[in-house]
Amino acid sequence: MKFESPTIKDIAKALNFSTSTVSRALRGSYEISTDTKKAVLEYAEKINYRPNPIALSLKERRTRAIGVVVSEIANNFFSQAINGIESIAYNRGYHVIITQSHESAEREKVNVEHMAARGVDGLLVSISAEATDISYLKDLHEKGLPIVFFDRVTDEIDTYKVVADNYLGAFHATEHLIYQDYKKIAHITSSPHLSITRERLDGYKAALEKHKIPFNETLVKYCSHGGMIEAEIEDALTELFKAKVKPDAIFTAGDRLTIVTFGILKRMKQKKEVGFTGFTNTQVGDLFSPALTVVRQPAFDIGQTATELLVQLIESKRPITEFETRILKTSLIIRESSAKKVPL
Amino acid sequence: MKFESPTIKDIAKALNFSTSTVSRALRGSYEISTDTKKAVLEYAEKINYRPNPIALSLKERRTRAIGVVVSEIANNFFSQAINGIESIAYNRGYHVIITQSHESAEREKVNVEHMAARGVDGLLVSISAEATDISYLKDLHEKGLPIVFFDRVTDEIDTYKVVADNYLGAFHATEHLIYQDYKKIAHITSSPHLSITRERLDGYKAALEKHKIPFNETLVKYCSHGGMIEAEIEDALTELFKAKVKPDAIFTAGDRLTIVTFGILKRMKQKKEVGFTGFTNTQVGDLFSPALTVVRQPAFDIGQTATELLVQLIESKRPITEFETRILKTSLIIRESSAKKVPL
DNA sequence: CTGAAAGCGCTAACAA
DNA sequence: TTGTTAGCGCTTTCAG
Repeated sequence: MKFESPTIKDIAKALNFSTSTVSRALRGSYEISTDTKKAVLEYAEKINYRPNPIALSLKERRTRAIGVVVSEIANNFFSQAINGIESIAYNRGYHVIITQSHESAEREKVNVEHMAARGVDGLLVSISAEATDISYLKDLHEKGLPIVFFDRVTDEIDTYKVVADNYLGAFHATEHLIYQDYKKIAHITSSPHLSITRERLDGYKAALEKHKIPFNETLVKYCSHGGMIEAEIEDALTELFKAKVKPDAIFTAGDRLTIVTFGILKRMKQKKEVGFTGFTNTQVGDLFSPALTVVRQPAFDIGQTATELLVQLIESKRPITEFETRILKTSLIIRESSAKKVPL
Repeated sequence: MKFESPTIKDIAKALNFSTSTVSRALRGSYEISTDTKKAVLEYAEKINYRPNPIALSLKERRTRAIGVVVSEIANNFFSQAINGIESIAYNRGYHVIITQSHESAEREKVNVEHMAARGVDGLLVSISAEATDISYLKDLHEKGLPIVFFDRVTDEIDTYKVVADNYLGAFHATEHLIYQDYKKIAHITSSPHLSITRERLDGYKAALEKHKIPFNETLVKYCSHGGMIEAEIEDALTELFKAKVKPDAIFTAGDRLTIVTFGILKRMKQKKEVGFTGFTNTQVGDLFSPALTVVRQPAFDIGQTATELLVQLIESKRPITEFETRILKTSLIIRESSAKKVPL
């Protein structure tokens, strides 16, 4: 089944002009007579002519498309970030191609390379939990493909980055738990490769230190699949509660991680006893039981900012060499799940 | 900033062949000598040659891309459906372009036409709540663009459709509420234009009828923006509870609708008194308070099935004229929110 | 077995 | 003001 659209040629033939005249008329070139323009425009309208963007891309070496790689869209943070991305891209005349890595390094690579080959003008990337080797990204970047990282960033590539203030977000969340009289705060986090993991861990440690609580390595659990594998989290929790130093509170470091951990805790009937807070952008934290204390990232803003920077990169005439990392504030929304510890 | 990839020409020049020889060698044509092939392949590998898909599309009039239009990805049903779509598309060699209408008819049209112009090989569409005029879709379809509808379908276009069994899903949910001794069951639903709205309403009515409960028009509230505008739902609820016949239970007809309604009810402190169930694919219904009784759609399956049918349509040599509508079963997951009515 | 040339839809330098 | 032509990267007749 083919599906044909009218071309410039059709217009030219019908009106007895050359294709170049039609082309120019269509784009309102000043060197075309008003009559011709009018005739062409009218006829084009009549047959519902649409320029073929593929041909345009081939010619102009640009597609006006930007590619996005996230771990998954069924994640409150990313779906909100994507809305931010779209909102900017849309009125800058770009369209957005979304792909999911599902936290798989291989899938991420395939997606990126597909989009690069397909000729996106630039890439918005949030690195997957399992990715360790990002040399393929580095190659593309060195070849001149504009890339902006958001949320999960890397030091290995020098470009714009947009992140939440993970350090402070984690710091405040942890300190909040401390103020609520929790002392043995476990931290469940994602793959240690990720920037967000390190930053949030650092914030957690800093809060402990400030309040003279010794850091205990066994209270930190890494889930290298970022919560995609529920058993991983279940194991982590089991270990935590089997250890001699049992946690009295839990602080989780990612959207999926938070929701899944919360669910497991509830099933384990541990819910009542432990304080709980975590990074998540869920809209329904207040509907949970107990209502969830959360660290919320400015996902929409992050998406918008990253896109603005990317478009800037794409459209800049001369290579940009000075890059900044934008850090946006998180907010701590305090609800029931982190309520003051009840003395035993 | 441009970002250049090696072309066939580069290979030809380096190896002193014509571009056609290189092209043939690359695709392993039988009429090329083994030596030549080997040389070309090796060199291509060495410089990391990738065929330019844009040029290919221009030539072959196909892109191996399928376009998706949903109202929003931050919706459990759609993000799960998209995962189903991707899973099939991916291993059939298609890539997936996702766009969101945000329930806006205009945005939907822009997206569809952009993708059509951009040359997707086919479209997977779930109609937006605000769409009334879909003649532009009809046009494209008549011109030969393969389209499969899923979830929110239309009678106006004859093609494959994949939906959940909305009628039975609504029927069972309503009947369940009736069995729990609720008698005045309100129905909060989306735009009356949508197929899912009609089907679910019919199921609701049928259950009432079966149990000899008179249908009361004032208990049905239409939110034509499908829950995108919270005030709309808030107004609906206020009206319901101000009326002389107050509902003792509520049945909601869509993912977003369900979550938002539940949240508002909770804020209104009406939660305790009314039975509640609704269509939603949330994964965390059991974490809510009260835990949510839900009608769950086989979103992943719907996505997969729709994609299989679309690929079939795209790849079929001769036009297909016999279309079916696949109807997949929903499941009712019973939890606390619909617990038996406490007698006053 | 290999090359020259045309063409997919469009733009732009060059001619007229 | 308009037409001719070449070319973007690739495939594919048609000729050797």
